[in-house]
Amino acid sequence: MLDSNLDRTPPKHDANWTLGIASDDAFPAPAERAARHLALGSRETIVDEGDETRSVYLLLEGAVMLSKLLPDGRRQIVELLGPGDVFGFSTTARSDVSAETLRPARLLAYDRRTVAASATLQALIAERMSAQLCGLHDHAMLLGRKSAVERVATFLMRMVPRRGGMGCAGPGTTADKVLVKVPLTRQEIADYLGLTLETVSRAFSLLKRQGLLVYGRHDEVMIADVCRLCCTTGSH
Amino acid sequence: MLDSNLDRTPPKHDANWTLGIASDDAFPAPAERAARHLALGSRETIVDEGDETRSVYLLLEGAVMLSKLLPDGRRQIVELLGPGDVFGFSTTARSDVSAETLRPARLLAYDRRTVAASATLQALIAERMSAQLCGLHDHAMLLGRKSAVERVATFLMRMVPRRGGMGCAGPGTTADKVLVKVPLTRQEIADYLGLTLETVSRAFSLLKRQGLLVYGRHDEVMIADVCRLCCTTGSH
DNA sequence: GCCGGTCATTGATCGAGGTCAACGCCGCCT
DNA sequence: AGGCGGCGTTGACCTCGATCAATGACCGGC
Repeated sequence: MLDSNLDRTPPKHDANWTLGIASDDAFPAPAERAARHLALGSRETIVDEGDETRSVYLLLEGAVMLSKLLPDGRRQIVELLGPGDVFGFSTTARSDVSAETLRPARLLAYDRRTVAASATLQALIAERMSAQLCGLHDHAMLLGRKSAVERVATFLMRMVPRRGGMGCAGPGTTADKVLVKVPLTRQEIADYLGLTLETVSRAFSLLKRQGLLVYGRHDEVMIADVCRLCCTTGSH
Repeated sequence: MLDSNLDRTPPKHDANWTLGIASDDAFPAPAERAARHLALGSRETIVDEGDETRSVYLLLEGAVMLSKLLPDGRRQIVELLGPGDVFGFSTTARSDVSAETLRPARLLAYDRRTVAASATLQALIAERMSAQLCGLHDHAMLLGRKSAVERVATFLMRMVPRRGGMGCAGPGTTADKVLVKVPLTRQEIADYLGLTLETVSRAFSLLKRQGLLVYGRHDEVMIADVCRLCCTTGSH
C-alpha cells in the first residue's frame, strides 16, 4: 500500500486561461461575473495539496478529481466532480486536496472575496455543496461498509449519465445496456474506492465473466444489464 | 457484518422544543431569527433516513451523529458533528441520513425557505459546510487508506478539544496528557471507522498496552502522550 | 444481596483483499 | 520492424481484520 503510484506529476496548467468577464449560457450564470475562465486539457493539475488558494472553482464542463496524500505515499481520491460541482474550499489558506482534470474541462475561478461579497454566488455554491455533502456521505458508506465488488459496481453505476448511481429502470424490466466512459486508470479507480488496482481488476473481470459487463478498451465499458449491476451495488 | 447492531431505535424527540424567536449569545447570531429552538437530551433521534425534511439544522451545543443504513443492515456513521456544524441537506425532499444526539444538545431548525431567503444565513451555512466538506475529505482518506490502529488513533485525536486532530505540540516536546470524553459505544466507533467493534476494542487495548492510553471507564480516556498518539495516526 | 441486560475484552479461526510476481496487450518512438 | 514503457490481467501466497464464541465488568432493579 506504500507508494500506490509514484511519479504522478502531470504538468501544471500555465496560461491557457483567459482573464476577464465570464459569460456562459450553458450554465445558470451568477449575477457576479468577475471570474477567471479556465479552459484546461486532460490530466492537468489545477491545485496541489498545500498550495495557497485564494479561489473557489466552479466546474462548467468536463471532470475533475480531488485527491489527498499521506506522508508515506498512500493516496485517496476523495471526490470525483462533474459539471456544476464546486471545489477549492479549505479551513486554512492552503488547499487540503489536489485537483486534477480527468478530461478537458472548462471552469470558473472566483476570488474568495468576490464570493464572500456576493449573495447570489453563495446561494449557488451552498446549493451545490449540499449535494456534494450527500455524495460524500454515500461515499463514506461505500468506503466503510461495502465489499470490493459492490464498490466497483457502485462506481460504474455512478458513471452512468443521467442516473447518478440512482436506481435501475426497475427489476424485471427488460435489461437495458449503457456504454460508459471511464476516464480513470485502474490505479485511480482503486485510489477512489479504497482498494488496490489488482482487486479492482479482478472485480472488473468477475463482472465481465458474469455477463454484466462487456469491454475491449479499458476506458469504455458496456454495462450489459444495468438493472442487475445496480443490484450488486449493495444499495438495493 | 450483517446487522452490525439490531434494534437501535431510540425514542424520537417529541415536543421538548420551543417554537419562536431564537436568541443565542453564545453563537454568532444570524440576522434571521425565525428558527425553532430545540433542546434535546442524549440519544434522541432528530431525523430518520428517508424522513421528509423541510428544515436545516444548526447545532449550537452538544454532539450529533449522522448515519446511513444499507438494506441488509450494515451501518455507517458518516459524520460526527459539534457546535457550529450544520446538517439536514439533501438532494431530494427526504433526508439521506439519520441524525441522533450523542449528548444533550441545543440546536436551531430553520425552514428551508427561510434559508433560501436569507443571505446572512446562507453565508453562515456555506462557511460551515465547506469546513465539513474538508472533514469528510479527511474521513474518506481514513476509511480508504488507513489501518485499524491508525483509524482509532485518528479518531481519538479528533476528540481532543481545541486540537481537532491537528498536530501535537511538536515532536520531542514534553509528553502532554489530555482527558477526552468518548460519547460513543465501541460499536458506534466501529461504524464510524468502518471496522467491527472487536477490532476497535483490540486497537484500544493495544494502545493501552503501549502506554499511549490510560482508562478505566470506557467513555473517558486519558491520552497519556498526545504527541506519540498523533504520530500513530498515519497523518504525520 | 442477587439477577439480568448491556457493553467491552479476549481468544481461535477464517477469508477477503493485499502483496509479490509473471505475463500480455497496445501504442509509440526510432 | 523491433523494442520499450505504461497499463491491465492473472496466479500464488500471506496478512489484517472479520467472524464466532466465551468470559468479564458494570449498572440498575428488585
